[in-house]
Parts: sequence; C-alpha cells; structure tokens
Amino acid sequence: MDRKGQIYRYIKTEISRKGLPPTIREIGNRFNISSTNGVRYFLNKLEDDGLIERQNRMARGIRIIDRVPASTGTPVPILGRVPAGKPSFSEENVEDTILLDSSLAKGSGVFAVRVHGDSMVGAGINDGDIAVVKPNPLPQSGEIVVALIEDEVTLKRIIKKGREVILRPENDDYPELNLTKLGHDRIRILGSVLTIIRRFY
Amino acid sequence: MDRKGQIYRYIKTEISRKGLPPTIREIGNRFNISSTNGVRYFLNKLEDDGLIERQNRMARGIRIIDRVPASTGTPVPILGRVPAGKPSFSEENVEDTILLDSSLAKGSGVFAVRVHGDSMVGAGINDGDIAVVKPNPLPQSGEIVVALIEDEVTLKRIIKKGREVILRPENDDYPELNLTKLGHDRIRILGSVLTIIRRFY
DNA sequence: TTGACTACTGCACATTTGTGCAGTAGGCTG
DNA sequence: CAGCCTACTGCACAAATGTGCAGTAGTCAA
Repeated sequence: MDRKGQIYRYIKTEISRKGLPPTIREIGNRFNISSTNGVRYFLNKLEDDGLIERQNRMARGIRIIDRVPASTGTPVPILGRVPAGKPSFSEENVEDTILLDSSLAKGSGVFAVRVHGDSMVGAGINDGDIAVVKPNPLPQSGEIVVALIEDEVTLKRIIKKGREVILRPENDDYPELNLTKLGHDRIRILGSVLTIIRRFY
Repeated sequence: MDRKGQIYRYIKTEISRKGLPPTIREIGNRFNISSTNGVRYFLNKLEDDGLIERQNRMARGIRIIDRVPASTGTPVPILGRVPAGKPSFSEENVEDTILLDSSLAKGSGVFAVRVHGDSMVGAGINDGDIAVVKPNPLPQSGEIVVALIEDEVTLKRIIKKGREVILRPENDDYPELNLTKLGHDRIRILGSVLTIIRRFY
C-alpha cells in the first residue's frame, strides 16, 4: 500500500544486507517499476520528506538520514520492581537487559517492564509480556500507557475527553479509573508503550 | 608506506563517512594513482587477503569483510511473501530485517513473518504483529506454529491427539483444520513461533 | 645480465547508472 | 466533462564506472 514507505525500507534493508545502497534500477526491479523515473518520483518524495539524501550523479548516491544515530541495537533494561516515583535503573531493579533493534526502541530513556495481570487482554497484551516503554508524561488519547498506581505498575489505555482523563483497562472485569476525579497524587504516568514482546518458550 | 593497508582504511573511512564505498577512480584520486588498474591491483590483493569482497560489475561494489560479529543481536529477515514450499530468503521476499537479541531469536535459520488476519486474537496475536519463527518440522502439541496453507501463511495452535493432528485457530469465527483428514499435501508446517513483537507507532 | 616481481601507466570499451523531457492511464474533484 | 493529481511508461543521452589488454620503470636476487 504505502509504496513510498516500502521503498524507504527496501533501501535501508539493502544497505544493511549488501553494504551499499541500491541503484535506481535495482529499486525499480524490486517493485516492478519499469521506468527509472517511476523510481525517481518516489526518491524525490523521500528526499522532500527528509528521509533520504541524494548525491548528485553518483552511482548509488542514496543515503538514509537517521535522526537517531542508529547503532546496531539499544540495550533496554527490563525493570522488575518499579518503586515509588520514577523508574529507577539501579542495579537491584534491573531484572534483565535485552538488546533491541532501534526500530523497536527508538528514543531516549526507553525501558521495559514485565506485564502483570490480564487487564489488557482485550488489546492482545497478556500476563508475562514485556512492554517496551518510552518515557512520556503527556501521552495522546488512545495510546497504551504504563502507569504507576499505588506503587504498582499497570498498563491501561488512556482516554482524554475534554478535561477528563480516563485510564481504561481492556478487560470488562476491571474498572475504569478516572484520573480527574481521583486526583493525580497516587497515579503517575510513566510513559507510552512502544512495543510488546512475548516469548513462547 | 603500507599502501595496501592505507587503501583498506580509506575504504572503511569512506563507508562510514559517506555511507557508501568509493569507486575505483575515487580511490585512485586519493592516492594519486592515475590508472584504474593501479587501484585494481591493490583491490585484488585486499580481496586475496580476505579483507574485502567485490561484487562483479557493480558500481562501488566493494564490501569490507568484518570477522568480528560486532553485536549480540541476530539479524532476522522479515519475509513478505512466502511462496510455495519453503520460505525463501531471496531478495524480493525479504521485506525488512531487524536485529533481535539472541534471547528472542535463538537457533539457526530463524526468520519472521508479518501476521495477517485475526485468527489468533484469542492468544493475543493481532493483525500486523511480527512473528519470529524457528524452523521446526515437528512441533510439540500446544505450540503455536506457522503453516503454509495453499500458499498462504497462517498461525495456528497445533494439537496432537494420538494419530490426529489439528491446527486450531484461537478465534471462534474460524474452523479447525484436521491435518490427518485433509492430508498433508497442501499444508506445510514451517516452524514454531518463538516470539511475538508488536509495534505501536 | 637476466628474470622475476611490484607497482603501477595508458587507453579503449562495454556497462551501469543518473538525468531530462515528453507522455499517459486512472482516480478524484468540482 | 474538464482539470488536477498520482504514479507511473518510454526513450535518449551523457556521465560514471568496472574491465581487459598491453606495456613499463624500478628493485632485488641469482
């Protein structure tokens, strides 16, 4: 569907696979675009979007512009207990560390927590899953957030309606939490969920 | 002094500076070698030494061979289309590649597919998720497997009861498939699901 | 002195590759 | 129905680039 994005990812993949960017004709070949200008049409768009950069008249002169200097992977700490206030990365709280592709954990300060309970099964998030979280004090309505309620970590979907802020579980067995009524004292939103990871073994 | 080594380092530097390997003439320029064959002479040596690899007739087809596998992560190809038979890692089928921690993708031949449809929502696997798969012709009963049914990739839970082998979707809207009755002709089990990954952005 | 070996030069040539310009089918909007 | 936009096709062309073949100056060893 999103041809432009597909081409962008293809270029990225080729660079990491072959060590050099593809030529216009190689891209055309991959996407069945017989004319070099069909491809150039998209490359221009990608360049306008600031996603790639092109070197004039240079063979394979396509460069991916990464705002995050994508190292091969980001080490992400999995926090066990998250005590009062902000998550602490001190040794005794880090249960494990996994190396995640930058496409799965972009941004700074990213951490992960293990999901406890089944309050989000409706969204396909199960007990034991690992939630990769990006610190974000002001998540958008509809996002899945990680919140600290009375020293307990929970995932909820955040809904903002005018003044009201609601944390909604995706499981009818659990009640909604109205932040506006409860007051924010005991509830702290840590960030929004970037990625869910589940192991089957 | 060590011209060969200097050229090797120049190639390395150019790749990290510009994002693509230099051409023969660019190398010649840098080292005041007026003939392209002066450069080729050294490239051949570097290739004999196993320090670089060259792609035939490809512009800038020089690749640095790094014996140090850098990171703990494994590059896992995400296959787009999986045509008849076994999954093919040929260029046109690889949609993207992600680097996964070895704890998420252990074993050899691991690949990933994008989940289509909602036949496994009951197990918390949604449309669009990425399933990391370990090739495994004989999965255990109860495992979630990736199967190729009539050239279509699907996830199902495999149930073995005595002689019967059943592929069961985790969604009441879909029927069970009894492998024993259907015959294995049109159904091929590719492997078992190691990990599910879901991006939220 | 010869002969090998290293490190190139020089040139022609075929491909590969980027660029320019013109045109067009299909969908959508007014 | 015209006009615009998107996503291309088609072709020519020049520049960039890899390859092949022949030759050579300098060094070093026998």
